[in-house]
Amino acid sequence: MSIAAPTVRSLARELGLSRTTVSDALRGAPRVDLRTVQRVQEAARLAGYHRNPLAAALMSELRRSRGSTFRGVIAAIDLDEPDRPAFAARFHHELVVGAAARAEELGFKVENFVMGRDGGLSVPRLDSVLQSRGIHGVLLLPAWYEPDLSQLDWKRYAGIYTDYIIERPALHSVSSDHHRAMLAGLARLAARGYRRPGLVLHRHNDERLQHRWSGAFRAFQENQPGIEAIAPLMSTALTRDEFVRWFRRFQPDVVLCHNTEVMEWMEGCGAVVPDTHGFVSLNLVMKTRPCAGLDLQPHVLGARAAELLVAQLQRNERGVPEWPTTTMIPARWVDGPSLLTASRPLAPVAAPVPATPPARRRKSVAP
Amino acid sequence: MSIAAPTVRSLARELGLSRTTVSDALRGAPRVDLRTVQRVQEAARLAGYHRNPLAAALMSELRRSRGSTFRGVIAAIDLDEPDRPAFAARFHHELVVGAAARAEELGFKVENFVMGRDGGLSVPRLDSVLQSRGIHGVLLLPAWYEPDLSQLDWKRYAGIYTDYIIERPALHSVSSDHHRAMLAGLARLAARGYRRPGLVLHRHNDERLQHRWSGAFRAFQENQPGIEAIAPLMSTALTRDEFVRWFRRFQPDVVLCHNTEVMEWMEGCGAVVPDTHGFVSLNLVMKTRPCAGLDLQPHVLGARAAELLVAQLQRNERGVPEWPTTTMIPARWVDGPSLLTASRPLAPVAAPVPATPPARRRKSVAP
DNA sequence: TGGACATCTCTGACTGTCCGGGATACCCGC
DNA sequence: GCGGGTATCCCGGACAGTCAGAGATGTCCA
Repeated sequence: MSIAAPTVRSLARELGLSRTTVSDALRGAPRVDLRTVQRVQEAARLAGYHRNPLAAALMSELRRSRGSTFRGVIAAIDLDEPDRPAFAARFHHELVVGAAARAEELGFKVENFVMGRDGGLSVPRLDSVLQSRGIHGVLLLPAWYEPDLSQLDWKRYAGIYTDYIIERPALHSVSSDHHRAMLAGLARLAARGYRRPGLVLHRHNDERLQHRWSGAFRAFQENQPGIEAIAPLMSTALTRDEFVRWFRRFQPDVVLCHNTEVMEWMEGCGAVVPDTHGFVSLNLVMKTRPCAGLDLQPHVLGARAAELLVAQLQRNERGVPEWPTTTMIPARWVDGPSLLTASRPLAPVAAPVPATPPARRRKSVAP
Repeated sequence: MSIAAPTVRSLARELGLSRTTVSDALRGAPRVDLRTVQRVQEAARLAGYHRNPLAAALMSELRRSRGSTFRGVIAAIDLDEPDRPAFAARFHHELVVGAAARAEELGFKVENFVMGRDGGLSVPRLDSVLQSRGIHGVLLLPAWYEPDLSQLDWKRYAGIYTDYIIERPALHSVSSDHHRAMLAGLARLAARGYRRPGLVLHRHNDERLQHRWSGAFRAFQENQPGIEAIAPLMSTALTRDEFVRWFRRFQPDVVLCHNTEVMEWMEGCGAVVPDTHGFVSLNLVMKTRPCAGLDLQPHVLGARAAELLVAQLQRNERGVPEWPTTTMIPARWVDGPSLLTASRPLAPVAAPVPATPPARRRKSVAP
């Protein structure tokens, strides 16, 4: 056994060849004579040579990207969807900012593209633009309806979808961990004394997430002792009337919902947030007034997506993966004025909402 | 903008310094004069310099362990847990095989280590073994109870846990997508005409997975029209009696469970699998006789874990991540003789199980 | 003035890859 | 037989960031 591990150079000296020939021979490059290839590989085997994967990866990247590209560009692709909710723009923006920052750390740049009918690119147009720009990394931003990008010539691209897996095509994806976020949020509420959590969702939103919100909610209700189960309000187009009926009927002591306007509806029923009833936002980028809730961390989502994409590009992997995976990003709990603090726990069961008409909405006191 | 990305060498030329001084200054080494450090870092910022993480990782390895060079080894670490179920060994084996295969493609090798009391390594011992072997990649195999590895000196290692996130420490993890697998499986059953799916779980198992099995099951029950909801049987130690009581009471037409022995219990009640009742295994590595079910694809899980770990090593990222993420692997549906095929759909509601003692179990007909 | 010491910077060596080019052999037409 | 073209095989140079040790310069005190 030699003291030092064998290298291409030590093998080359032994065999009377140059390091390049040895390197090429070990990878079976056709430029090297077949007998030489065999001789080198046999010698490498005998010497117990193992290529240093880090050096191999570094040099490959270094040589390949010489001159041709600056360093690497990633395309962030947004779909122009007319009836997408307005708040999505903020989520997308933060996501792209996170992706761009992480990409830059890794030596890549992010550029934005918009697909769609009005002024956006068509699929064939996008294909040719990406090709002519020499872009191979594609970051697909969340779409409100399931998009179809199967017509893109995917064998040329590495792609990541920033939502749950889509099937057309089935790429790797990055998403918030809604299940875990819901469980963790409910556990916090339980620890603060809330006993009747109520969930209000748009049906389409829950379906998009494969019922992860409602599934986790029900699992918590079933498994957490001391919690009184309330049927979630699954709405197709949430109205004040619908909410008020549900709120009066089930009397939750804390409401979890995307729409922060709901707090005003609760107050319209006589509730005082946070004194008598709590509220938790399921996605704080949608909030219209200060409240507690879940920060789904779009910047972390974008950063992780960029990371995965860069890793694929560095491995020179293109096309649709054999087994598409979803990477889940934890949500961050944010405290706010819509919940009582831990030091002032509620009574075990919150005061019931009066069935009588609403008291006037509380205004902030003038100075 | 400059054509080529700046390097330590180009910065050094610009500043009239040597590459080493620049390199040291960028990392704030105390050997360099403080004013020089500031000058270099300012120039780097202006030039838009970013260290190549791959090169940094390579050189750090090379210089630190001069001679016996780093050759890319990943440690697969198993915990010696006496009361872990026996089937786990098969799951672990397939997982490690998948990880080893993918690691080899990427130029890395996987070696096995066992931690625990009897003959296994203690945490400090593992630490010193890994350190002396120059191993920086750690693949933690699933544990039955939540392990505590926070005593390992994580700033030296990149680690991936092959299960849902653990908190001690909170590393990135790779896991089966139980939620999605359950929904997809139930959808298949519904398409084949099953209307009363029943779920049987060990409580500990569902808790380990943060109620993802039962959460998805309930979500499906609530949202799929035409499905009759049956309460899952959550058991602490499943017995035949307990199962039979539940089976007689709720009369499911198909049972989803980890334990394939349940099929015999069903047959003991007079059911004929698959003619009158179906069965689906929730983890086919546990099956004791042929049946339909979910292949949780441990080899894909291992492969993806290896991929993520290698990516971290190539980026020279060590230590506990700021935001731990979970990567979910899809399960594969496998048909088998415990379900009727799609071409022979069941009647909308399966025949009820007779409350009278069982008919004799059907044997295969002799030729 | 010489030596000990402290502070700061530089040189050398290290990994595997890929492109351009050099060396050699061979073929073909004139 | 010879010039020119082509095919085959191999080599040299350049590249990334790091670290130990060596070199250069300055300071202090006997």
